[in-house]
Amino acid sequence: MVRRRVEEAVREALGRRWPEADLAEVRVEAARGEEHGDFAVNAAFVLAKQLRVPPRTIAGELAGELEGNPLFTRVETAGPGFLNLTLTPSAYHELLAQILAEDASYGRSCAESRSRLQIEFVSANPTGPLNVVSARAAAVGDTLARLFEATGARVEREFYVNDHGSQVDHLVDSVLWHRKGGKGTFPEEGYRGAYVETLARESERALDPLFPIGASGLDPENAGALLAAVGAIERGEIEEARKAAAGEGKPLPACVMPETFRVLLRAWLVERVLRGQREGLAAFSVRFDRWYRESELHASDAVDGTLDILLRAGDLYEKEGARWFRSSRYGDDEDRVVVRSTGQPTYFLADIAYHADKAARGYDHVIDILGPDHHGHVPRMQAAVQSLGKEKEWLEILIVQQVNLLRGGETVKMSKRAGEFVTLEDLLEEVGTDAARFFFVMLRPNSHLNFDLDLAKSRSLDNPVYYVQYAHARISSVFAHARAAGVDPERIDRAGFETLAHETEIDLLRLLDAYPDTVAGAAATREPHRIPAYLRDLASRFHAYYHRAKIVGEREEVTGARLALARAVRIVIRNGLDLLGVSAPESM
RNA sequence: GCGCCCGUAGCUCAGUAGGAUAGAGCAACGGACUUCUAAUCCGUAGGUCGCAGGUUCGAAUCCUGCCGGGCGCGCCA
Repeated sequence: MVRRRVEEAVREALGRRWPEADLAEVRVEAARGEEHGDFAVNAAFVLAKQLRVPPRTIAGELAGELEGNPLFTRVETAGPGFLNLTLTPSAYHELLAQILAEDASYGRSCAESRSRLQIEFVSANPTGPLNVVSARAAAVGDTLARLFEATGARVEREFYVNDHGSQVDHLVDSVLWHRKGGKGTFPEEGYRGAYVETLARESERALDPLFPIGASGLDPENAGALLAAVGAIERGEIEEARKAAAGEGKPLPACVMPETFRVLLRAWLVERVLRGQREGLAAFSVRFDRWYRESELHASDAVDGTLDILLRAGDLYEKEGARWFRSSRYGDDEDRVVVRSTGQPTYFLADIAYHADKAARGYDHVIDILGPDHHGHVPRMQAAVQSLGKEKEWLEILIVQQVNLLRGGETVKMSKRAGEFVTLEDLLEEVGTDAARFFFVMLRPNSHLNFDLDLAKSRSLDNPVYYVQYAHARISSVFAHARAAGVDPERIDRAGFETLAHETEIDLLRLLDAYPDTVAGAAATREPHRIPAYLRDLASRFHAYYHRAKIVGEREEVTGARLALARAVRIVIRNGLDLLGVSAPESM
C-alpha cells in the first residue's frame, strides 16, 4: 500500500527530528484536491501542541527531512501547516503489481486477527415471513460480518429464535382460528395475513393424519415424546416421524387430547416458519453459524442460573410479587421485571441468560443488531452485561433504522396489524438479491432508508448496482476482446507499467490504493455503506478512463499496462462486491 | 413529559472516526456512438450544512439550548 509507505516515511522522519514527540495522532491521509498532491500530513498540528512551536515551522522542518526521499517528487507546505506530498509514479506501479499478485486477498488484513467476535442479527420472532426491516438487518449484519472477516477477525453469525414466548402462542391461536373455519372472534393479539391461513391448511395436511384429536387421548404431560416427531414432519419425513412419535417400538396413540395437539401444532409452526425464514435468508446469501433457540435456555437451568448471578451481584430484589433487576444501578432509567408475579420469567431474563451464555463462550466482543423499535432495550442490556461482570463496551448494540418502500414514487402502504407487508421473498422476487443487498447497505444503517423499488429493478444507468456491475462486465468484455486479438490479458509486464503516467491512470491507482483503508475504516466505524460508495466512485472513474483511453490495439507494452490496470480495477470491484454479497457478472 | 435516531443542492444521499474552496447520483440544460458493451462518457447550473450559542489554530463533524420529522417508553417479544 502506497499510503502506508508514505506514513512510515513520515513517521521515520518525525522520529529522527523529534525523538521525544508522541506520534499517535499523526495521520497521513489521501489529499482532497489535485493541487494538494497525493497525501496530506497533519503532523505539524499534532506536534505544535506538544512542542509549543508554530505549525508552519514544524511543517517546514519536516519538509526538509523528507525532501531527499525518492518516494516523493514534490514536498511542500501549505496553508496553516499542512504538508502536501506528491508521489513518484513508480510507487503506484509497484502498487499495481501488488494488487495483481494479491488478487482476491487485496484489501484484506490481519489487523483484528486476534479477536473472536460474535454478531447477532435479524433474530425475528418465528411468527411469520421476514419483513423488509429484517431484510435490511440481514444485509447490514452479514456485510459487517464479512468486513470483520476481511480484517482478520473470527466471526460467528447468530440468529436468536424467540420460540418460547407469548408471540408464538398468538400465532397458534390465529392458526387454530383458521383451522376451525374462521368462525367467532379473531384472537385479540392474533396474527393476520394470508400466510396464517396457508399455515393452517398446511398444518392440517401435515399433522392431522398422524395425530387425530380426541376427547380422551394422549394428554399434554406425555406429549414430550411426540415433539421429537414434529421436526421430522416438518421436513416431510413421515416414516421418521412415526418412529420418533411412537418411540422405542410403542404404537402411535390412537388420538391426542386437544391440549396435546396444541403443543404439537406450536412446535410444528415454529419449525415451519423457521424453515421459511432460513430459506429466504439463504436466497439472500445470508447464512448463520447458529440458530440459538430461547427454548434451549429454558430447557436447561440457564435461566435460573442467571437469576443466581444477578442475585449474587446484588442486583435482584422483590417488589409487588415480582422479581426485579436493578438495571438503574448501571444507568438504565428504571429497574426491569425479570420474573413476573405469576412466576413466569420475562423475555428480558432469557435474553440476559442468552448473553451470559455468549460471555461464557469467550468472545472478545459481541454485537447485537436491533431494529428501530428495540432501541429502548439498549440501556437495560448494557446494564445486564455489566451485572454479569463484563465491561459495558463488551456488548455493542447497533440499531438499523426503518425501511420505506417506494413504488411509482409512492410509499408502499404496510400494516403489520393487518398482516399486509412486503416480505423478504417478495422483495427478492421483485428486485433480486444483488439489488436488494446493495440498496440496503448503500445508506448509513442509522438513517431511514427510502428504497425505490422501481430504481432497484431497473436495468438502467441510474441503478447504482448495475453501474458498478457493468464496470466489471465491461472489463471482462475488454479481456475477451484482447484474447480475440491474440493478447493475453493476464500477462504481466512490469516494465510496461512505466507507460501508465497519465493523470487519469494515476488517479485510478490512487483510488485502488485507498481500498484497503476503506475496508478497514468501514469495519472499524461499523459503516458498511462506505463500500458501495467507494465502488460507485471506482466504477465511475473506470468508465471515464475507458472512454478516454483505448486499451486493446495500442503498442504492446501500453496495451499490456492498461490491461493490467483494468485487471486491478476488476479485482477491487470483485472484492468489494463480494463484501456486499453481490455478484460480479462477466457479462450483462 | 422522558429517551434514542435523523435535519447537507429541487429529490435521494456522501462527506474517509475535527482539517484546506462542502461532494456524487437523479431531475434540468448543452454536447459525444465508422471505436474494446452509449447499461457509458464530457460539460453547465444548483448550498445561510435546520436555528442560536460554545469548545480551538481549525466545526457539516464535538458540547449546550431551541425548532422540525421518525421511533420507543408493558409483569409483550
